[in-house]
Amino acid sequence: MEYLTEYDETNPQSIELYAQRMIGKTFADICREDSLGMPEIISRISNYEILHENRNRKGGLGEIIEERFFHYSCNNDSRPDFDKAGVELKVTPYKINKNGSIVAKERLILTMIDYDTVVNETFEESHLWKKSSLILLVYYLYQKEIQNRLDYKINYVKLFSPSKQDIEIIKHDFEIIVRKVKEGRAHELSEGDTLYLGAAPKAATSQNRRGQPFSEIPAKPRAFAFKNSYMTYVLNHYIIPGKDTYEKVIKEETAESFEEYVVHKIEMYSNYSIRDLCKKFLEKEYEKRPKNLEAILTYRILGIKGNHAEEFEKANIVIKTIRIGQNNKIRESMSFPAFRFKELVMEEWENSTFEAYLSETRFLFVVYKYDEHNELRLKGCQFWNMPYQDLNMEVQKVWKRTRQVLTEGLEIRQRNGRNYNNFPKASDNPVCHVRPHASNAKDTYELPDGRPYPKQCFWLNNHYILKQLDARFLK
DNA sequence: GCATGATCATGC
DNA sequence: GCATGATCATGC
Repeated sequence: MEYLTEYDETNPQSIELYAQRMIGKTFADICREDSLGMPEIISRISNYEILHENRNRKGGLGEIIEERFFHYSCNNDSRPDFDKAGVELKVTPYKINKNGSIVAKERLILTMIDYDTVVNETFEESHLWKKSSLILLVYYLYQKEIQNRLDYKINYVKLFSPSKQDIEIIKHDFEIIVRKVKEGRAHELSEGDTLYLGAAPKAATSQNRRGQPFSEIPAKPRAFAFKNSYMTYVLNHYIIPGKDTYEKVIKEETAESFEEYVVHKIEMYSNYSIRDLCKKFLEKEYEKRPKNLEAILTYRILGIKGNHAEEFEKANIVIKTIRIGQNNKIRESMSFPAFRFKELVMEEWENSTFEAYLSETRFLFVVYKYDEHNELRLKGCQFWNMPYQDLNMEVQKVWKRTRQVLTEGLEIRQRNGRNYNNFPKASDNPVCHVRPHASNAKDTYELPDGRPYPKQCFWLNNHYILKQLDARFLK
């Protein structure tokens, strides 16, 4: 149904200009203004309010903007929302953390992945790219304490296109996802496989599955999405005015992919000792070396002066240093942020903090090895994310066991001033375990039953990490 | 010798 | 003051 419009539907800038009238308004304001002078519509507001109390109706806020502000009915096909201008409308939340940082609340879902047809598409001709090359971003502030979604306020409205460098990476991401489907491994897709464009899980229930063309194994429905980390960067550095971007790793055009470039650059310094690297890349030699020295050196090798790189932030890449002993073993397991006992027991595995962390994070393992003089030497680096099976078989088991132990009441025995407990141990599972991660015995969180207990986190077993490393590091 | 528990050190 | 990365220490 067409109403009078005040924008040129063939012109992206005109659409943007018209849309920026939404800035500072709530969804309720927009509905109210739309109804002025049209009393017969007022009753529809309350209909909307009832409708949108149903939290399962995702996309409801976007529909309000389409129908009550732009006055077109939503299409449900693969064309962009403003077809004649090639503009896709995305109404999406952001939030402000307790420490004041501003983050995208969600990944930006672009379009469902049709496993059967995507294998015949090129990136440039793909449905995905039609829906993501030019986006009108409407950002509203999500606030937990606001009960009615219509009271959320729209604060930013801006046309967005990925930059030329971003498109290179997004295209490569697309090809990685398509390759996995072609290999009959759609069921093993994970957001951590890629950098900016992810294959995000999308199903009403976790049991939902669909077919894939090159395997009998049913796969989770997934959608192409710009990762949360990518949208957080876009929000902070392109949408909200006044903030500088971080330094880029790739400063000029290269034939290599981003990951190839990083690996090659770092491996130019293979066999350099930490001391050599400090001499080469840092002004001073460290007497007492900072704990994150290896991460700093990694940035310096990549030509980054600070401790942030644009691509790493966008792709949610976490640098982890791995030290291999002279005996070709890794002594220490890998730690992660401590969890709050009371929060963990309230979560389900499917939407748990740790599942999200492992499935959405891509790691850069920077590998060092102790030489015969016990001096650490750089061996190289490797990008990694946890394989789908390890995450959903092994880690899931440990996580569920941990929740069960907490729910049933942690068994604590004191011996020689040390705590012994029944959390899952490294010897219980090949992939991960639970262990303390605190400053000292007084650094505690409350257990669900109220007892204070030293902070704990999930650790990846050292043996498991070793198995994930490329064989070339163990020569 | 290794698994498990404990804590240090830095930087924001 | 706390999150995070790193490593130590003890006892099985």
